[in-house]
Amino acid sequence: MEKYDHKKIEKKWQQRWEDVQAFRAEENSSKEKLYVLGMFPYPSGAGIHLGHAENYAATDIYSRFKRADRRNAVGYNVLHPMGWDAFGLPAENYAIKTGVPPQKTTDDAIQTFRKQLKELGNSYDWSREIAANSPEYYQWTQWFFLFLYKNGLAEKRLAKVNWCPKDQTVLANEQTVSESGEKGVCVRCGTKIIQRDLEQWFFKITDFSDALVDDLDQVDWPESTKINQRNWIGRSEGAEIDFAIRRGLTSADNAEKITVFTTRPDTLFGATYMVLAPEHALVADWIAKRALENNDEVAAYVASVANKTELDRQTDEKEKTGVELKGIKAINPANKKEIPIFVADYVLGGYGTGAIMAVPAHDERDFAFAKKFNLPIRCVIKPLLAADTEEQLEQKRANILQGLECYTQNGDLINSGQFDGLGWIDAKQKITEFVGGKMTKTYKLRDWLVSRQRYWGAPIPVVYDPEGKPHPIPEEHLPWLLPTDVEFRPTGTSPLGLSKEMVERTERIFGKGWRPEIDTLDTFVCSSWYYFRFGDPHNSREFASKESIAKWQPVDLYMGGAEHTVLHLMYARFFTKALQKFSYVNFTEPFKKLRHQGLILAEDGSKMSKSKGNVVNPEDIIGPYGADTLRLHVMFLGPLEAMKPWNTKSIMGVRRFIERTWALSQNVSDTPVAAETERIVHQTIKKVGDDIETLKLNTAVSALMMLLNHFAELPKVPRAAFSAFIQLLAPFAPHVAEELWEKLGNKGFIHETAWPAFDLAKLVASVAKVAVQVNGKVRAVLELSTGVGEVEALAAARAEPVVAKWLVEGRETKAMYVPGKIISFVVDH
RNA sequence: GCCGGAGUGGUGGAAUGGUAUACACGUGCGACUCAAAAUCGCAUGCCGCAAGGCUUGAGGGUUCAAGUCCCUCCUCCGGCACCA
Repeated sequence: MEKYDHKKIEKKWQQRWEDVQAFRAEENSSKEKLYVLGMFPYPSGAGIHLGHAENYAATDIYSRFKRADRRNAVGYNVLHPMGWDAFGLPAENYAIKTGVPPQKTTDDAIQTFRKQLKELGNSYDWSREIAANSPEYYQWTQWFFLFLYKNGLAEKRLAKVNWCPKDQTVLANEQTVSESGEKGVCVRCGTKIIQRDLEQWFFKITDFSDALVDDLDQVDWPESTKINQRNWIGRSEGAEIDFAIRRGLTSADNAEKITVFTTRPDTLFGATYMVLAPEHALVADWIAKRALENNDEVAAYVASVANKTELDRQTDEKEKTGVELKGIKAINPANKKEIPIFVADYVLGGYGTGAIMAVPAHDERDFAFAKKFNLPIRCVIKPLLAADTEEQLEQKRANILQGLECYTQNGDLINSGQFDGLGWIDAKQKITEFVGGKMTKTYKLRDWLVSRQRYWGAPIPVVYDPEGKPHPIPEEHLPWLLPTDVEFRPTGTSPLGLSKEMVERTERIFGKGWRPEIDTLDTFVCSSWYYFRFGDPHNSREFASKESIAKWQPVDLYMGGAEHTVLHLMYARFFTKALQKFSYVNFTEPFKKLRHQGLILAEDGSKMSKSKGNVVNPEDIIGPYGADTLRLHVMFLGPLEAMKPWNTKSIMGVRRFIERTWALSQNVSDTPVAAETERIVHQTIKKVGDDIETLKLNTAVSALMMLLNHFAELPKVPRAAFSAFIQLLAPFAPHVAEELWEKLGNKGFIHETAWPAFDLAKLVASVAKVAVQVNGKVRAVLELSTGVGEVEALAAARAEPVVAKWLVEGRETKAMYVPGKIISFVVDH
C-alpha cells in the first residue's frame, strides 16, 4: 500500500464532493431540519486565519455528525451555508491608500476565502453562497431599512460625530486612537478630533429594550454572553421624582419642575443639591431667556463640554467639574429644603432624565463633587459595617455620620423624618409615594446610529425633495445601486456626494432638484439579517419566502468568536423582534443555541499579530500536514471555548495518529470481534457522539486515539470494528476517512452513512477494577465481577494481604461498597 | 471600581463527589540502521534504595471519599466602566 499522501487524497475528495454537490441541504425532505451556522467572515486580503479554521471546523464537524445521526429515527436535513460580510472599512481604506476600488479588493479576497475554506474540506452548501456587497443581497438590506422606516422604527435626527478638521471626514470611534495609543486624535493624521452635529439615521432598537433583556431566558447561550447583553442594555429600576424650582424671590415661575431619575429614592432626604447634564433642555432654555444670575459662565461651561468628545469626557480627569446655576434653587420634595442646582458633565444627558438628585453621603461621585464644591453632606442611611477592630468600626461610623466618608451600601433610614428606622426596601416605595414620584425603568441602551459617511456600504434608500424633506425610495427602485464614479480620498463630504451618476439617477426618477442620501448603512445592518437569506438565497421578490423561514429558521447552532459579538447579536435579535412584531416571523430569537470558539494565541501565549510577526496561517499547516491534520489539531489543542496557545510541535501528534490509522488499515481482516474490542468500540461510539453533541471536540479526538491505540495492540484489526472507527473519524478528518472507506471496499461516500449505533449492554465490562480505600487512601485495586454484592466484595477486599495489613481487628467503624467503583473502610485508631 | 472566567506534571490539557495526572507533546533508555531521520517498544508528577509519604494557587470546612461542594484569601485573563 502506498504512503499516506494528504495532498493527493484531499484534492481527490474535494473534487468528488464538488462534482456531486455533496452537501446541499435537501429541498424536500422528511428529515428533521437543522440549521448550523458559523458567523460569516469579513473577507480580508490576508486570507483566513486560525480563528476561522477553528470556528468553521467546529460547525463542520457538528454538521457532518448530524447528517449521520439517526437517533431521532428520521435523520437530519442539515443547512450549513457560507457567505461574505463583504462591506466595510478595510477595503475602503485600502482604496484610499492605493486607488484600487473596494469592489476589486473584495472580489479578490472572496476568491481567496472560498478557495481556502474548500481546502479545509468544509461541507458547505455552496449553492447558497451570499455576499453582502452584491446588489442582489443589499437590495434586501435596503428593504429592511424601508421596512423599519415604514413602521416607525427608523428616523433621522441630529447626532454628534467624531470629525477630523484636517482630513475633513467623519471617524468611527475606533479610528480616534492613534497607532501609538494616543486617544482623541485622527488615526491617519494625528489631528485632534472634534465633535460635530450631523443629521443621522437611527434605528429605534430601544423600543425593544425589555424584550431584548427578557427573551435571553429562552435561549441556550453562554451565560457570560447573556450577561454582556444585559449589561449593555443596562436596565435599572428606580423612581422618577419631581423637584420644584424656585427662581430668585418671585414665585411666578414656581410651576417649573425638574424630574430626576434615581435608583435610591430611599436616600431622598439626603439629596443636598441637584445636578443637570450640560445637554439638559432647561439649561439651554434658561440661558436663552437669561434667567440666571451667571448666564455667561454657565453658557461657557456648557460650550466647553460640547467640544469634548465622548472619549474626552470619559477619560479626561475624573476630577469633577461643574457650575452652579445662580439665582435658581430646587426644593427637595421630602423635607422642603431649598437646594442648589449645578450643571456638571458627570451627569449624562442621554441616561435617565439627564438630571439627578445628588446624595453625597451615599454616592461616591456626588461625594467627590460635594467635597470639591463644599456642599453639605447629610447621612440618611445607618451604616452597617465590618472592620477588624471595634475602634476602627467606631471611627468609620463617626466619619460617615459626619460626612467625612461615603457609604454606598443599604441599611435602615436615619435623619429622614417620619421614615426613620424603615428598611431600605420599604423606604424606596414609601418615600416615592410620599413625594408623588413613580417607579420606573431606565436603560443604557441607545438607539442604533446606522448612517456612515462612507463609500463601501449599502446606500441608504432615501431621497430628498427640493425642500430637503426625506422620502423613502419605493421598493421597485431597489436595489438602489452604489455608484462607481466617486473619489475615495476624503474630501469633506460623504464619497457618494461626488457621484454625478447618482444625482442624475435621482432626478431622472424623482424629478428636478431631488437629491440622493449620500450616507451608507453601517455594515452591522448587513449582518443583522443574513441568516434569513441562507434559507432562500436567490429570491428576487422577498428577503426570504415565508416557506423558507418556516422551514429553516431559527438557527439551531450558531458559532462565532466572543469578541465583538455584543453588537452583532444585539442587532440581529432586534431585527428578528421587529419582524416578529409585524408578523413576518413567528419566533422572537434568531439563534437558539450559541457557542463561542476561544481565541488561538501564539505559542508564547501572546496574541497573534502581524506587527509581532507571530501569525500562523492555516495555509502554512495545510501545505505540509494537510487539512485533516489541521482540523484534528485545532480541535485537540484544548476546549473549543477556551483561549489556548497554538503549538506547531505537537501537531506531529495528530499527524502520526492519521498515519497510524492509514498503516493499520492494512492490518484489517475479517476476524471476529473480541468482547473487549467490542466494548471499547461501543464506548467510543457513545463518547464521540456525546462529545460532538456538546462540542467537547478535544476529548472526542482523544477517545478516537485511544481506540486506535487499542487496535494497534491486536494481531489483526476486525473489519467491522475498524469501519466503525473510520465513521467516527469522518467528521473530524473527512478526506482520509473517505479514502479509507473506499479502500475497505465500500461503495458511496462515508459521509452518507448512518452513524454507528451503540448497545448500552455492551458498554460495561463483566469485570471491573475496584479500588480499596482504607481511611481514604487507596491500598489495593481488585478485579471484581460486576455482579458481586457488597458482602462478597468486602470479603474479597479483606482477604487481600495489602488491605488486611491496614485493617485493625475490632476497630473498623465503617465498610462500604460502591458497585464497580470503590470499597471503603474506616478504621478508628 | 463592577461583572464574568480560570489557576492540575517540563508543556497543551483530562477527570457524572469514587483509583488525580486520560490523550498528546517533550524528554530518557532500548530495537532497527554503517550512521542519522522516520518508525516501533519501554519509562516518565515529586521525595525515597525500599516500605511508604506528599501532590490539583493558599488556608479552613462538609463527606467514608473533594481538582470537583461551601467559606476566606491570593494571582492571572476577559468584558464594562462618572449609567445616578
